[in-house]
Amino acid sequence: MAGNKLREGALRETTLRDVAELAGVSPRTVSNVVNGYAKVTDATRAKVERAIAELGYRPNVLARNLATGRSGQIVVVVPYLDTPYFAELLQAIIPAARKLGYNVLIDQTDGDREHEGELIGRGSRRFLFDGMIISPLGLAQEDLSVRDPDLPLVVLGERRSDGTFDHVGIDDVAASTEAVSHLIAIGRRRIAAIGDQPYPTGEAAQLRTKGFRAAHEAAGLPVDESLIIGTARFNRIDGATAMAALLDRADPPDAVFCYSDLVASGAIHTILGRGLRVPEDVAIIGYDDIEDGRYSQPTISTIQPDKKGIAQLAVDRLVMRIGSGQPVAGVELKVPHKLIARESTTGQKGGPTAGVHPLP
Amino acid sequence: MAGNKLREGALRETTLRDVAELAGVSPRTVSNVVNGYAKVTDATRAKVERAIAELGYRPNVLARNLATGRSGQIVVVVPYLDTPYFAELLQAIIPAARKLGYNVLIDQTDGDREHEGELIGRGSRRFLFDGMIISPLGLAQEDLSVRDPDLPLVVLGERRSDGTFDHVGIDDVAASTEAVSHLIAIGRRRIAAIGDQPYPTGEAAQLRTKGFRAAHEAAGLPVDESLIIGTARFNRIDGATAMAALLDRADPPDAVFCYSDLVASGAIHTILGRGLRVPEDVAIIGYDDIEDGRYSQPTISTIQPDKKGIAQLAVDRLVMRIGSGQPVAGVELKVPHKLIARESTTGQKGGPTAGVHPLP
DNA sequence: ATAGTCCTTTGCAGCGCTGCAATCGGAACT
DNA sequence: AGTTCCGATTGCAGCGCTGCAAAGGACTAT
Repeated sequence: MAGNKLREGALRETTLRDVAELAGVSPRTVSNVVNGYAKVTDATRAKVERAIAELGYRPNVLARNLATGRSGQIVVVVPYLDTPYFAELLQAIIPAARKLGYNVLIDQTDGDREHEGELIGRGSRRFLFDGMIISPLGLAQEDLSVRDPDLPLVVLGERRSDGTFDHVGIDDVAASTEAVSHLIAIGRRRIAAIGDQPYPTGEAAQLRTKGFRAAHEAAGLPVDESLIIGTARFNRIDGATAMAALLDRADPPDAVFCYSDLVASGAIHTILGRGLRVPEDVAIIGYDDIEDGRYSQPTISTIQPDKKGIAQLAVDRLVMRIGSGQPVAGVELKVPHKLIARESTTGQKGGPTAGVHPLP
Repeated sequence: MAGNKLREGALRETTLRDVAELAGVSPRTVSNVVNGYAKVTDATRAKVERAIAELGYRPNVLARNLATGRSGQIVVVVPYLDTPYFAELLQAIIPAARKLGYNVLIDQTDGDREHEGELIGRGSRRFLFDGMIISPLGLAQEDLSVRDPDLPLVVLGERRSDGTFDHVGIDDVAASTEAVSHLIAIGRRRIAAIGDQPYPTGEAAQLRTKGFRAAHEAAGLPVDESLIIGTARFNRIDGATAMAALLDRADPPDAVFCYSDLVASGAIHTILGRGLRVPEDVAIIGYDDIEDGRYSQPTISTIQPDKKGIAQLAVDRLVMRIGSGQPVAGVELKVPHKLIARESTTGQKGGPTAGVHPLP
């Protein structure tokens, strides 16, 4: 008389043993059938399957987990769920994982370093997932190295692999350079950047700033350091606030490279709110290609990372890591990106996104 | 020699038994300490805790799950993760669940009836969660009744409880009525509605249509049936397309009640794209109060459901259901909502959302 | 007819924990 | 000193499944 207490009166859940009894075989054989293991005669299989159907048997995943020491779950850790970029990424990750037989747990950390650190550390929740895909915000590069070494890990975004985990992302410097070069190509000369984060956890931002400088250099333009505006996050509100500060200057910029589409959206909000025009007065380019950007007014030029590619690659690598009992050398994986020019820089309706517009 | 195979050479994970041995107590006592159970002497507790720290013990959740028959997880099922409304809702549900000791699994179904049906059915994944919060889209009212009766269930959105699960939502008819009454109050008389779904799974939409009619009736206005436009989903693209059709008419509307903020966003996109003004030519009101609406140009008037309230209530009820071994009678729970008038109806900057604008 | 081979099926033990009920030991009481 | 009582601690058995290795059975080769 032990183990879990069943709801009073409720029927006991059917077990492997019950099926075995009805089918007249051993429990182990039922297990073999259920898992498609080994060689099982067609006749035996049929018998067992009939019994399974008759009893409405479903394997107890909890018991299987304990016996195998695997949970069949992976966890995806993002800073914010309601940030469209992460939502869109998750949207892609879930089916990719499901296809490989994994369930997806989701965690949001609010970019909190401690919370993120706990997750990659050796906490008790570790048993709940076989591997982790994390998009760190609060964790600096070095924090990533202090972690449960047995945790198969794939990192998204702008960290570098320290050789013990894989890193999947786009080439941020190249992408940022393209974005700013595009602004230069349309004739802008006083270009601002919104989103810099010149501190250890701001590596993502710093790579974009690097691209910002590279594009200037390539065009032989000087960088006005005072036009590089830092923000704590990549939100609309940050973009709106920073843009206001820029417009308050005696010499406002004629173009802005925003480190996310949300920042761009906030910036545009401020510009239009002051009666100025985008892109005539200030051209704007964002980053991430979230859906909003295709519908905002004006539509937002942006850098489009291959999100499905990121999701697929991240899941594939992670599952590979989980499968191989051994430690696997960490790799840097680059996924393609594209510059999408929309109204906020070209001023033209249509263009590359024409197909998106349902206008008759 | 059985059970799970450990990574070659890797140390075996510490178990309760190891701790017990080092502390010189029985495993059961260690368990008691870990779980804060029963009475344990301070001395014993201290001894055990020291041993736990020394060995770096962490309880094996998988084993606990099997022994207790509970997974400590709840699953939240939404149609689309990248729909801001659901993302924002999840953002609120996760911490609420975490606070009560539950992990959150997330599933998206693309509104697919079969997929949703599988989830509430008695599949094998059932063991992975103790309860479910679902926002059904593909499932009609009657489908909800065909389900694993042992699954504690809370339904969000616009279904009615059949008495075996709880339902949490706002009063959609009242909210819709308010929205349309607001349009009438600002002087509009030819009001369209975008988003109707006159078929079994479209209950959400139908309630809004009901409110649309109610507001007209209350104001003594006739309803022009041809101004009620159906859409398959509540997306930007649906809003944009429907709006285009409305504007193509000889007698276009002077206001539109959109069944979601995304629909509103799409509609506005179309209107502005044609050189018309919002709200001067067409006033727009949406539904859901997603963040985008506070930053779009113009900002979007909307119905604001108390999302945190929904999340909290849903989790509380679910956990209560899980806790009580008995079946609990299902309840209808209404959460407050608010009409938020923004520029897309008032034409005025600021207003109720002024605080959101960081303009100096 | 006997030994050898190969493939299917089985038994055992245990994954690490918890529910239950019994036990133990000291304090309080007679 | 003996008994009762009560709280702290323990032992047992088992949750339902799988890894491993051995047993069993049919068939072929000698």
